[in-house]
Amino acid sequence: MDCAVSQKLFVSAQEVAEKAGVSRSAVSRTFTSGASVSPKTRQKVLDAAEALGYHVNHLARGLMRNESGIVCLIVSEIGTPYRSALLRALTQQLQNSGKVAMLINTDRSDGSVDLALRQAIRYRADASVILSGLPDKSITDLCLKNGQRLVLINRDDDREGPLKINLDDADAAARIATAFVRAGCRKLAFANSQAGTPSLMAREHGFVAAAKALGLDVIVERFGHTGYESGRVVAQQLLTRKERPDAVFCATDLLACGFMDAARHQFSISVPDQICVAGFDDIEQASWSSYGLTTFAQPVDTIAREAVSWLVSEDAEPENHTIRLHADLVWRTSIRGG
Amino acid sequence: MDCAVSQKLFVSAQEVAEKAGVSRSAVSRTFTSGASVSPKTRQKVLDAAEALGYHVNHLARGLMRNESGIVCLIVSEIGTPYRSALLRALTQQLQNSGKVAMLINTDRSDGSVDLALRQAIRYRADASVILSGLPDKSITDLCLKNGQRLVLINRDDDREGPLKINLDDADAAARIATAFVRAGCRKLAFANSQAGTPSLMAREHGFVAAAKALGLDVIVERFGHTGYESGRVVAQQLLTRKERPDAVFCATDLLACGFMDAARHQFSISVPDQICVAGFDDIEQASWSSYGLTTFAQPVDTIAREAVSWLVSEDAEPENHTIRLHADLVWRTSIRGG
DNA sequence: GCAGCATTTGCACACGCTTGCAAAAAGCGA
DNA sequence: TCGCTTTTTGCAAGCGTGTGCAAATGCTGC
Repeated sequence: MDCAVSQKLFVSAQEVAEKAGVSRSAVSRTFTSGASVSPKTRQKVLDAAEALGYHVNHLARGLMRNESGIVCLIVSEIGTPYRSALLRALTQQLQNSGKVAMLINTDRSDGSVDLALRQAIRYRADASVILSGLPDKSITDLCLKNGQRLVLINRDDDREGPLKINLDDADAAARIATAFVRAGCRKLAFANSQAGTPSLMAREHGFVAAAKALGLDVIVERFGHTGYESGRVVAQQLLTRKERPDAVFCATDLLACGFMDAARHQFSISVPDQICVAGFDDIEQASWSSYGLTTFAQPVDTIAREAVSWLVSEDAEPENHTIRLHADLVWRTSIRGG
Repeated sequence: MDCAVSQKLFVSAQEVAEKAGVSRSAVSRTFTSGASVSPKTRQKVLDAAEALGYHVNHLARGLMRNESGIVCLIVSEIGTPYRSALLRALTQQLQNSGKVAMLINTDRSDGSVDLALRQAIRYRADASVILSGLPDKSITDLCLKNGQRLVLINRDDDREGPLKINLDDADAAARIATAFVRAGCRKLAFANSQAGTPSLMAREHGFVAAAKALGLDVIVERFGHTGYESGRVVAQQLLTRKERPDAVFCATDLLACGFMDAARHQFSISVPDQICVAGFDDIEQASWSSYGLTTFAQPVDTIAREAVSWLVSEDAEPENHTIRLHADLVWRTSIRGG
């Protein structure tokens, strides 16, 4: 009962073995799936382990097996609705697969990211999932060089090895373009951030191309990060033009929320009567009745499932290294008709 | 260059030692702060390590030192704005302190939580931070029993040992009560979830008590989880009463957003003209101009700083084991006057 | 009871690292 | 140069585990 005195915190397999009256190998084998152990000794070991509160030391196990069971999640802007939703799904799936998630925050652009990643390598993480928008090649290089499996989500990369999970951004952009036209819109605009990540650019280029195919031009405006505030600024830029657009496709829902708020409260422009708005991600706020934002749903659960199932699969090299998922259009009230 | 063939992925201290022409102890000491190594050999080791791409194996180090450097973050509802903001701050601080974060998702109420936690114990995490609302005693017990330091955020617990970080919930509730009264409100209500976590209940009881001191009654309504949808439901319950309240304090911002949306769009009640609303947490959405929610700011950065600085401190037992932080009132437009 | 076989068990080594200890080297005053 | 002290270095033991190998055990059919 006197915890302050006891120095030895954890019980080792040795002690369990002694209590159970077997060899240490027996207890090791009991906790190793697929090892040869008779049901009788197995039970003796389990009882002793339970009584002593034994937990296999995964540091030691990882050392022996050369496989730590750690998966490293590299993510920026954790506080953002889309990112945190994806994070939630990923940790969920990893836990279901018996893996454990190590979280690396890449918000700071100074050396601390590199430092954190090195930290993860030191723990011999088996794999990394990158859901950071940062196009920092050195990060992915470091992961690959250290023998980790790598999953890139919504990120372009021409290297061999990593699994890439992307959406049909360009196709989605084309679908929303026709939706705008069908709603009677003629003066299209695209609101983007300056982040310039591949998926954002794919949406932009897809939208411009689809509009051109429909015989329409697109006003493109970019500003700052992909956040609410940037949406407001872009609204400022778009809504003060002599020829005001009547439909805006925003690269993310956060941009769209900022845009809608500015349009309504600052410029007293009605959505969707005077201007139609669409977003991308389907964050929770898009469904809030202040917005009712028509948007494309990121299939976060599917993304997480695909990522994890590849990470835990036996063969590291499936034939197809890139998965393209479909983004469903969620129709709400920010576009006329429908 | 042929990576597919090479089996040996990581270089060991042994190899670095050979390349540098020193003993293995020398390279170990080079990477151990406070060890005795001459600048000359130190440099030789660093050069060799750089050339070979050596990274200290923290699994092995943790095994020796009986200290893994891993801090386990136990969190439910990761996708929620407040939680993800706190998570962001915590990972940031941990990285700054050279620790590494292991993320445990406790959303599923089945055995998977317990499983994941055991997983963390197997990695010999030095500490756990619990930012889960769930009052699951068995989790905290397991952490403490395995010699981890424990930080409980916005959670009540009468045990000795863990560091508890709380806000002045009751005091904040009293402040908002007087603000309501000063705005001319007389029929107060409190919107809560059924989660019944200590901090939520402290806000409720503090509000009711403060109102009573001001000679006013409070209608209390509780429903579901602390989310947007619950806010809408509570609005349904409060705004269909014969005697409609003219001020509502919501236990969280998410509840408040749901409440405001229902009030405005479903009941066509104007905020703040016909009803004043306040929230708690100061999530990003509270500042969006569709809401302009007057609310109390959770000092997430301070919380994270306090938590981490205690975790990394030398002496495990400071005199005062509970920190009570102040929640600043952020005044916006959901209450008249100001 | 015994040969023949499949299964279980224990021994011992390895994994990559830290660290106490003693030997070696370096610095220093006379 | 020599004795002394201080710093640096190498040796070797150990951290808690997995696993190949050989010995031991159990089982089957005669």
